Amino acid sequence: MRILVVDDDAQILKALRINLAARGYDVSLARSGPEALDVAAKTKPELVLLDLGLPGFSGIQVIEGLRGWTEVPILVVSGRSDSADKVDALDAGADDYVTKPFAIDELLARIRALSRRATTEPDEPITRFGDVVVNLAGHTVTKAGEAVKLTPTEWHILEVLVRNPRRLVTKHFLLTSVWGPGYEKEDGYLRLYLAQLRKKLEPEPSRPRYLLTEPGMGYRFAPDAG
Amino acid sequence: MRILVVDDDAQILKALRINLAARGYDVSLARSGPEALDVAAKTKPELVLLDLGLPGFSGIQVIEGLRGWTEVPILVVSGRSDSADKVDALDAGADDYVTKPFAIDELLARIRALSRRATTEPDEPITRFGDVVVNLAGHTVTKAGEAVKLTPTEWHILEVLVRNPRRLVTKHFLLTSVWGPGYEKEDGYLRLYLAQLRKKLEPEPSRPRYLLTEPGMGYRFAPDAG
DNA sequence: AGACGCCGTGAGGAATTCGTTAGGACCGGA
DNA sequence: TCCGGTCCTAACGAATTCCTCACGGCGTCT
Repeated sequence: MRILVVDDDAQILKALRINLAARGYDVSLARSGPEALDVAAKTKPELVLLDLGLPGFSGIQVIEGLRGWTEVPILVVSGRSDSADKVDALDAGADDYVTKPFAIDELLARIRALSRRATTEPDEPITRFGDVVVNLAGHTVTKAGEAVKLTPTEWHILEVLVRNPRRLVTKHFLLTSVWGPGYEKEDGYLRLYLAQLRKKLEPEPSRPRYLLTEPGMGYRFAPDAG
Repeated sequence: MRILVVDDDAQILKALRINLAARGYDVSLARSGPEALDVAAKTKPELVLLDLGLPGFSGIQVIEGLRGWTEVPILVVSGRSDSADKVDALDAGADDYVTKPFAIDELLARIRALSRRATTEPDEPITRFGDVVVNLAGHTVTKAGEAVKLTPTEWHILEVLVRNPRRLVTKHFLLTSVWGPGYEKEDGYLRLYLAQLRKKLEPEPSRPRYLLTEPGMGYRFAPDAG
């Protein structure tokens, strides 16, 4: 059983890792929000233990980022005992909320209670870059957990690029894929729609990190540029 | 959504009933352990709110009694904040544990979090959205508890959408599923029947929350938009 | 420097698509 | 025959999307 532990306090991280490993759990670690999303996508944990007090990244954002593509049980650990904080975290998609200081026995019991309900549903294949999640099967795109609306043409171009990660996709190939044969000369279309995709998906649309231009040749999708 | 509240304190019972009813929950009450098991068997609640401090009957026994035949989510409310009590209750099969005194907002948020994961009976594949319940096996649809009459075509479209939750269903796929091959161009049909479905099922037919349009591409059923 | 090709950006009208309404064709049952 | 229900056709504004056009930046070649 894989558990992802997210905390910025190295001491707590260590204590949890030892305690959980001793109970037979397979523990992954993350020290920040972005790292948590990244590790979660890679290791596909069956439960997430999340400290809300992360520096520079709201814990709610982590919850929403996870909920954009997975229903993994999330147990929030927080120093804040304020009722509003609990409500926000639970409504964002967390499954349980424990305040520090906590008894390790109770935490383990809550982990057992949550993992009892763990559904081992087969997750759909997804592609992640930055805070964007693309689900090709379900035709959904989310950015920081929120749905992104794409027009048919935008989606079609994104799909071709995502299906050819790290590879150069020529203008000719893109044009014929989306508009069919006979549109080989209309590369103004590509400039237009690539700009729209970047505006909707890139962190800095004027300086693309994932949807790159190869001058004179075409475009390239770079998933792991972050 | 039916909730069974088990408590021996008449005052707390009344307060919870009023608060839950105000949120649209359908509340059943029980004042003792045996009564709780009895009422649960009769009303088949979708969530149980259980006070551990019942006279003459251990709360653990109630949990075990329920777990003998149902997996309904159990939220324990208790005056005891001792770690061992929590571990016992959770390991007996409870899903969450809140100590008194508690904030009503937090309790409601935890109820929402638990009911999100409410498992539907394996025999009857049931889909819920808003106050609508779709029983795919039984070909029945209810809204706010009352039966909704659907024409064969309406049902067929709803079935395709519900069987592909959160996924985009293209116009082409819908048309060929319902009318067979050769009707790919007749997307006026879809506009017509989607409008009828929305009129019968959506809380605000003119502003759909569950049966969504993806302009240019097709339609999407979003179960958890509420 | 100047010309040229290529790319990014913005604005605005054309074209398509969607939601809605109304009404006729068809069919089985009373 | 009449009637209720269902399916389909047709048409209209409204919203959305697509495309045209124009302009400016940047690098390369003459």
